[in-house]
Parts: sequence; structure tokens; C-alpha cells
Amino acid sequence: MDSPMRLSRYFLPLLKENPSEAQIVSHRLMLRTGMIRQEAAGIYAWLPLGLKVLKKVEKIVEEEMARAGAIQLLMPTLQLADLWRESGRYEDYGQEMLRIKDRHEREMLYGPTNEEMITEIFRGTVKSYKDLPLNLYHIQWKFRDEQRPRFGVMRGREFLMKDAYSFDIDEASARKAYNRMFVAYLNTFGRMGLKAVPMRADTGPIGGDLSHEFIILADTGESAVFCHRDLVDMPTPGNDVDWDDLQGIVDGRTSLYAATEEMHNPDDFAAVPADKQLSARGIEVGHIFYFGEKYSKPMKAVVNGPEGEITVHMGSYGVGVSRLLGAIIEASHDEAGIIWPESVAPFDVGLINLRAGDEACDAACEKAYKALAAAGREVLYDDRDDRPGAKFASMDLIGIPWQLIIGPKGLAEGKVEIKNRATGERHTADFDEVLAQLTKAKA
RNA sequence: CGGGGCGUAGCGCAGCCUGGUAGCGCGUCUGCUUCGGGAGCAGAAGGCCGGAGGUUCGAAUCCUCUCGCCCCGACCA
Repeated sequence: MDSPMRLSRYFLPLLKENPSEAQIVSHRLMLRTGMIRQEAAGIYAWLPLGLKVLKKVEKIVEEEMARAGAIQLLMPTLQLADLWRESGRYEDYGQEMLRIKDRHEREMLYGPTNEEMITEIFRGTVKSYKDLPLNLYHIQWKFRDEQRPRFGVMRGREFLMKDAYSFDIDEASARKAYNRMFVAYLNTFGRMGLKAVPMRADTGPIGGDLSHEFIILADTGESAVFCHRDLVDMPTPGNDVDWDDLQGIVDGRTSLYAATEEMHNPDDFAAVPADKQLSARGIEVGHIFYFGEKYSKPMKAVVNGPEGEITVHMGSYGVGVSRLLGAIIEASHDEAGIIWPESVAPFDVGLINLRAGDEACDAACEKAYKALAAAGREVLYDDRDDRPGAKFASMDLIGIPWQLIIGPKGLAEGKVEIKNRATGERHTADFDEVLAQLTKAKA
């Protein structure tokens, strides 16, 4: 990790003006802050700042998956068409699937998802019911050839997705696997400063109640959602839970009304007390699904049990990792720019030298820069020879949680200023005092 | 995939209707003055006007085709 960085040597192509193609705030801000750059419709290059945040989001997802007992692997982006013929989806998937032929005219595809492949891996390696339950996941780039990509990374064609797949001996056990992902998702999104509401989703031909979309409320969300207001501010379960029995937690979240437009039932919604009814717009950042034997049966994913062969029950659990960046920005910004939650911020502290070239300012900034770096803080030091106003604007735009502002006037009295990006609160204090505060262990 | 729109300097745009030396703002570069919320002055660089055909003495401008991108709708992590 390239923690401390001088802005003069960084690659951060900021835009002062709004690119005309960006319609929603997260897209605009991601372009303006030099996080991403569009290379084709719905396809983006991730520039250093964007990549840093992407990695942080990814890491939180990985940590929470591990806590829930899921095991990481990595499947390829390209898959053989024959694999998809086994499940019948090669024909079903339609134009959204990007189909490719290699030099031998073999039919291949750029994976839009991995149910078939994980099932193939499972059936070739797991033979005994004693190896269950099992949850395997990966974080990989996917491609869906959307008819109309839009909103930047929120609805791209190429996107980074975490997809987990659970294998269980029966439906009861699969439900436990489902609950583990349910709770893991609440914790994952909570750590990113998001209030995610699980909402009943369409289970398609499988039926049952085991599919939920995790929705972030935001005015620019793509779908209309309806829910009980109390769901929005429920605390996340945290890690101190009994991973073998999560039904109570799940029931607590699913007993109140919550549905997206497709699943909305106005009569049931009317039963929610009027002051608790919330109709809003939302962004889908996760989707969990139990689909039983849909793939295991046609693809013959079976294990040996005490009384013979058992076709495994499966579920899949997706998180739109790249989309989350858009969602976080939608949920956390103001007129000046992005306001990163500390957990995913590209840097912890933005150090502003108000008078680059001034001996005292340079020296004080160097001292702060080194002290912060030594304390493990990720610092972005604006050492450019630019005017204060430009530096403030840049730092507000990219949304680093804390700004340490060092200028000649304050420094003459041994004072520096510290500003909280989220609250706008700023106070002046002794240089050493502020340094001590910022180099304390992370809360 | 239906409907609409736009491609002119890194970004935002004007010029096109009515063909005749390619412009403006921001950014970039040089110098000087500035310096606590996107500075001022002076100078400079940067364009096969998305591409290909055509009409014309002459095309950014008119015609045809093509590629790309955006928006609205229907569909999706």
C-alpha cells in the first residue's frame, strides 16, 4: 500500500468543471476527482484514487466474508460455452452475455456470473456430505452487455462483483447459510457507513421467501422502494453473534415491511403506521438468493450421504463492489464534493501547506507528514505551489475525512488548524497537540 | 431494443441554418506581482472540426454512409 503521498508527485487529474456526460452526483464526482476515466460505454479505467477506495471496499467485503465462514478463491473471467449449455443458460441468457470465439473457433463467454463454474468446481472436488456446509466466493470482474449502461460505475457493463456460493445438504441447512450471508451483509455495508435495508426480492421460479436485495436509500436510486421507517436506523448486528443461530436477527429485519417496486404490495404497506411509512428511492448493492437444486441437479453436483447420494442445495450471494463506490458517494457528499466515511477513505488526513516555499511552513508540513506516516496514517500532502483557495477546494472535493491546515499566520504562534470534512468543524490548536491527536491509534 | 440528441484544443462550449483565413472560457506552459476559500497582468503552446465517400472553384458548415457517446423509456449486481 502506497500510504503517504505528496500531491506534487501523485497522479490525481482533477477536473474543475463537470463533464457533460455525467448526470448523477456520484458519476460527476468520480470523474472530477480523477477516480475513474471512461474508456467505452459502461467501461472504466480505475485511476489511483478510485483504485484505492475500491481496494478498501474490497477488503471490508473480504473481512466480513471470512467472519461469516466463506472461503475465497478466484475464478477466471472467461468461461467455456459448453459449461453454460449444461445448465441451459447459454441459450437463455440473451444479448447481455458477451460471447467470444477463440482462435480455434471455440465458443467462450466473458462471465456475467459464476454459478455454473462454481458448481463444476464443487462437483469435481467435493464428494462427501461431511465436507458441508461450504461457502466459496470470489471477487472478480464481470461483464454484462447492458443495453443502456449509465450512471458511471453504478450501472456499468464491466463491474467488480463479490459472488459467494453456498453448498448444503438440505434446505434447513441452506437457510442457515443464507442467514449467515444476510448478517454478513448488514455488517459489511454498516462498516462502509451505509444504511442498507434488506428488502424482499423476487425468487423467480424457485419460490419461497429466501431472496433479499440490500438497498441503500438515495434520491438518485434506480428503483422505488417502500419500507417501515424503523428498518433504516437499525444498528448492525456486529460480530458478537452466534453464527449458528441467526434466525432471530434475520426475523427482526424481515418482519417489518420492506419491498422494492416489483414486490410492492400497497395493501400490506398501508398496514404500516402512517408515520412509519417510508417511500423512497434506493440503490441495490447486494442480492442474496437461495435456489436449491437449480444448478446442482442438471449439473449433477452430488455428495455421498449416510443413506446414499444427495443433490446439494445452493445459494448465491452477490455484492456490487464497484457499484458500492457510487452508492457511498450518493449517500455521502455535499456541494463541495465527496465526504468519505473513514473506513473507505482513500487517505486518512489531507495535509495542506498554505504557503509552499515558505521555510517555516515547509518544515512544519514535513514534520507533520513524517509523523503521520510513521503513525501509520495515510496522508495526502498538498505540497503544490498553489493558492490556498485552490487547495481547500481540491481537498474538499476529494473528501478526505481530516484536513490538517498549516499556514504562516497560525504557525507564527505555533498553531495549526484541523478540519473535519463531514461536519465542516474546524479548530485551531497547538501544532504538537494536533499532531498527537492525529497520530493516536485509530479508533 | 424503440424514441430523441450530441461528436469542434485536456474540460465546458460558440461557429453550421445562410459554404470563403477555426473561436471563447477554464486548464496547461513562461515571466512578474500575489497568497487563509478555485488570484491579476503580460506572453505562449495546443485542432486532419469523430471517420469515409460525395456536391462545389472552395466544406466544420450541404448530401450519403459509418463509428462513437449521451439522454428518455422497456430490462439488470
